[in-house]
Amino acid sequence: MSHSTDQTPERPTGHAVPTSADVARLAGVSRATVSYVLNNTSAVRISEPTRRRVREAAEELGYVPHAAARSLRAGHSRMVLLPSAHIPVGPLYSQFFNDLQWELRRLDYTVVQYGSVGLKPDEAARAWAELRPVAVVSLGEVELTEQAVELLKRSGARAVITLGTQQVPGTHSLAMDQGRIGEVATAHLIESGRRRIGVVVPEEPGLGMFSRPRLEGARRAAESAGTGAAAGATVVPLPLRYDEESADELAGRWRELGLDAVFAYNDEYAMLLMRALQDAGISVPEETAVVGADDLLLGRLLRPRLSTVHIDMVLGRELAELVDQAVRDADTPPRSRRLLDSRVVRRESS
Amino acid sequence: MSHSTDQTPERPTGHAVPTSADVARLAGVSRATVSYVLNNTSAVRISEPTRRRVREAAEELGYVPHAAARSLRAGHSRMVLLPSAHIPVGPLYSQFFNDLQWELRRLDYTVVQYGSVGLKPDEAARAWAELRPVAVVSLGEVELTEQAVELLKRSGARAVITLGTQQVPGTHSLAMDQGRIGEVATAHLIESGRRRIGVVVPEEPGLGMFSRPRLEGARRAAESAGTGAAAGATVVPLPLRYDEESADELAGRWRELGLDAVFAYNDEYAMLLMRALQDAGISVPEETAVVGADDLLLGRLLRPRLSTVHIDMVLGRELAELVDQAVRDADTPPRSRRLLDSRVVRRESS
DNA sequence: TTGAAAGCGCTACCAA
DNA sequence: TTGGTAGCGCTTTCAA
Repeated sequence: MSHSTDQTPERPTGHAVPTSADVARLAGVSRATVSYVLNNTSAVRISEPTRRRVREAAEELGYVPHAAARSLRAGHSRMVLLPSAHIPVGPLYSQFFNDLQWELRRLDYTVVQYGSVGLKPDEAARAWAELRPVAVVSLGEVELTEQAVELLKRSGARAVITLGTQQVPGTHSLAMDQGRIGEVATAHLIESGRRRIGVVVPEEPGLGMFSRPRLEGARRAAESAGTGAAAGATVVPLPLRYDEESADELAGRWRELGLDAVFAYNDEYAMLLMRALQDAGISVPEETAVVGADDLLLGRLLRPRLSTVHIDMVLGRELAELVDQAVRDADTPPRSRRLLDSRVVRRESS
Repeated sequence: MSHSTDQTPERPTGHAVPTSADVARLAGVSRATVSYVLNNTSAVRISEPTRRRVREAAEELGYVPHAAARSLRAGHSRMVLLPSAHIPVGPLYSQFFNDLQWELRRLDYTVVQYGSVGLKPDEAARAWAELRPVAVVSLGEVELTEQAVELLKRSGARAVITLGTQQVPGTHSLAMDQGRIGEVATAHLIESGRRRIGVVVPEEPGLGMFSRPRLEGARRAAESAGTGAAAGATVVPLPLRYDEESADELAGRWRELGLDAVFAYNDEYAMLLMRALQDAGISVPEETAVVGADDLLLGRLLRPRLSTVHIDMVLGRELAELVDQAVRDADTPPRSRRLLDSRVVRRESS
């Protein structure tokens, strides 16, 4: 059954997946030669006719090398694993993600996203480790514990890179510095003379890794303002779900809160809240200033036009090179780099 | 170097990745026994003390099985590959994607997204084939040619499933029926008495797989209306970039176009265009009705509130089961199923 | 210039 | 109940 029956030596439509041995047989050479030819091994010279025969045989059989077998033999792979959890994120992030994958592929890595939603950190790490990736790059969607990192390294990962704020030992931790976003937004509001500043904290699960640092950043801005001429700024966290009901409820008790400004986490929450405020008779920006983040096109369509924080994402290329470097020299000291910069785009809502 | 030096027989922090042989050695059993225990092989009975020793040894070493070795030995993997190209898509899609991954994992598949942006169809197929996935599920981000499918099948993929409109031979093609979206939107506009209907076609690359069928659907609706009492509806494609300039330009020549309604591809394009129309002095819905799609929350915040097409995405679960079935029985006839249904949500802009 | 063969980590068959 | 071992597909050293 598993031996060829000699009835039909070549069954192009047969169900067996062609191996390099099949190619060798068809080309009338050894498996070694096939390997040399197909990998352009420079250490060895193969005659041109042989090369052609091998290539034609491979082509004819539709031969595709078996990545698992190859990396098993090699003792390592060039797979970079990106845990993904599909949190709702903007086009910015999406673009960055794309770039990163593209650049990593240029550097000859196989990039694979591993959907890890709903997995506990060590379950996830174990699942990743089974694939023996040479590097894991977590953009922060998934929590990475110290044990998880340890496990990955023990399974041969030469670099574990985090972009979240979490500073995990053994990780190359690149600060994406979400906090900076809250900081510039709040500083801007304070400069404009606002003092009681609400900060929207989405209640949606999975957004905590973004919202927490943004809130912290806002607090930092308020504190540092306290030492200057513009003293006494306070920050009030405002839990909010992404639906009209929640926004209306919040707007309904707005006057009790006594806020004169709000940083709304991002443009979408900002748009939602701004509408609710306006419907509740609170004028923007006179009574309350509103600032979002992400600089979405849609924010410009509102009246008043939404002020926002524009985020300059790092080039995927930079990160890709950093990954490559970390892989090549696993013991390089974790160089922390700032991966995004933020600036306020003041429009009409603040 | 590669042999153990007998100096430190057990280096827990050593750089070598522990194998099942290491576990066996530490537990004082054979590799076979390790395999039996760790896989709960039911065909074989192992004494409880042995089991415990093995498990403890594995735990102590931080042993994680090597997926490549396993699937090489098994002759097949349970990897489902989802080509991803990160086109900007809504929360709906995102949710669906998440569900699908979750459900597939419940069925014991390893789900992996392979970022294939910028790859030509056969390059992509080759790259996927190297991983020897048992199934490939393309949600339509990447074009799948007949040769690509052929190659995948020859490399052992037991199911290739497409959700796009492309009907590729050898594929289990599930109609996501984007056309239906354009159809219901246009039918709604015609019923409301509109006759000259613009259909926005985004100029952004990569959206063609969505926009083309939507336009076709709109045309179908117009044609079928032509036979009834409400005859003479026409459809006019409107290329549009997702930026204010392009929208203003289009709005500027709106009156020349003589349109009394527009289906704007989705809610984001609809919001962009509606704002431009209003700024150009064209009243919505009186002079021109506007309908989007996706039923985004933000559309409800506009004035007038945006009419839209609500899309009921199929459960990821259904698709996951279909994948599983296709894998179990690769020769099952390609059952085409409707994977989404659409209905108009009429608000104020139409 | 080409071939034979070892061995990567794992599982499953067969023997003890 | 446990161990020995073949072999999955591939690359690479060593010989011829």
